[in-house]
Amino acid sequence: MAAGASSTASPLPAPRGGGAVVPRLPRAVLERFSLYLRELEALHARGVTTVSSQELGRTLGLTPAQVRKDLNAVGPLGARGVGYRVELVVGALRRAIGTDRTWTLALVGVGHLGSALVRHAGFREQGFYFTAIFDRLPELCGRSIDGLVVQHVDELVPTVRRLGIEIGIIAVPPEQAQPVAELLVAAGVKGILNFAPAALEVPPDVQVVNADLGFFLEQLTHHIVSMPRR
Amino acid sequence: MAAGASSTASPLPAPRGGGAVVPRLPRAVLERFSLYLRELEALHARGVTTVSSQELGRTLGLTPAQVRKDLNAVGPLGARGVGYRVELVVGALRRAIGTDRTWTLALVGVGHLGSALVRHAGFREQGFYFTAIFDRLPELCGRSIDGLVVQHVDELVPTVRRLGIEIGIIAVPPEQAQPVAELLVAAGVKGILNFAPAALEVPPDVQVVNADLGFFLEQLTHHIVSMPRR
DNA sequence: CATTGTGAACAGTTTCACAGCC
DNA sequence: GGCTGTGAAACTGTTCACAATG
Repeated sequence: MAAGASSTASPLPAPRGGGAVVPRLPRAVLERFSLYLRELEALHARGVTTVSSQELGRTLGLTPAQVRKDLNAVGPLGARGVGYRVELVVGALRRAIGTDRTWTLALVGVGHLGSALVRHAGFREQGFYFTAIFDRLPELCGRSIDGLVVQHVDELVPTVRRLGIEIGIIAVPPEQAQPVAELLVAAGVKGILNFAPAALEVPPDVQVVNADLGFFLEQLTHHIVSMPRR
Repeated sequence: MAAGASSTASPLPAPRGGGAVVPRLPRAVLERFSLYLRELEALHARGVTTVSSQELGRTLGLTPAQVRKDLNAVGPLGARGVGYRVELVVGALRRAIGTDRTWTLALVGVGHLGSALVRHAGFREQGFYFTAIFDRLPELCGRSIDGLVVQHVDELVPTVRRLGIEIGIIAVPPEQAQPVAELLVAAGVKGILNFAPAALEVPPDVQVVNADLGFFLEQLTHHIVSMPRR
């Protein structure tokens, strides 16, 4: 699925130059925007052109009122008595999220997780392109993964800067996460996706999203041990 | 780091039989609990025995008041004028999160991401043990990854049931996520960690946590394009 | 006397109900 | 008639200020 999967329907409006400043969304709304986008892209691929807040809410487990409030946050997109035009909403959501354009990625840390991320096809389909990959170990440098040659981290700053890469992905052991983050910041990235279980300190104009895998399992075990029913 | 890293200090209190019902925590609090736990474990490993809400808040980027309110949610753990005893709080957080015991995992989908997860050492250190792994492709079955033999999904239900596995991890393409979820439910798992970009429908007594990787990049791009500064 | 625990004020989020429009 | 957009109400989570206390 995701952006790449087309079938009966015509392709979605081509990504335009993306650059307009969009208003910051509340965290809770942003999380649901990803859900909406995913589902609407699937509907579009199936040739569906229109959907109501009720239908959309039912398949995603949300109330119709919430769907309407959420979508309304990026402007009045719906038609009363009719519903929402799928194509229109997909475009508006992409603009709000920032995926109405493509992005280039630098990976640091070519371990098990790092290599899996580079090979993960879903990223490309969503418009995210790995453009340079780095590791500290000399024996990994020169090897090629999915068409990209692993470079030594010593080359990170000049390479990332030269290629204008905007997003760095950290997949190194926790002790090395902070120094790597500082290299990425020095190289001028605008955002960092951090898979290491470590709290990064970066300047306020660099955005960080943490995706520590252990954290998801902890969420799950809490839900399990705190369940009322069973 | 995580639970396994010991150094100067004595090991933390051994996991006890875990089974008491704990009160459900608000999502936001639970997220911060993982942060606190990580940081407190690191402090313990460095031999620190006591910490104030101010120090803890500073290193994690939170206000002291928030730290106190959060920790107080599992009972009065601190000593006025002194601070919090690291060891005591680690124990209380683990009980609240559910990681005061070990858990067994079943992986479904031995692609790039799936194999990386199985080999990810951090899970074991946190008390999460892969116990069975499955794939649909016959050519993968019989191969062994990190000491575990890949079984065919047809054997999922009896195997997971026989081994009493409580958590299933889905790392298959999105179209197959729902059928796999249904197998895991039939096999009696209590929770599912879902890496596929698909909204799963499961009975209310089965917990689901979604960890779609594309979603994190979308969060990041929104933060970048909606930045006030720069 | 430094530091927690906590009620009360504040901010953010979700739900509700219905007016407005196609 | 069906469905969106939206103010107001209800709820949840965060910040503040200070009394309580080891």
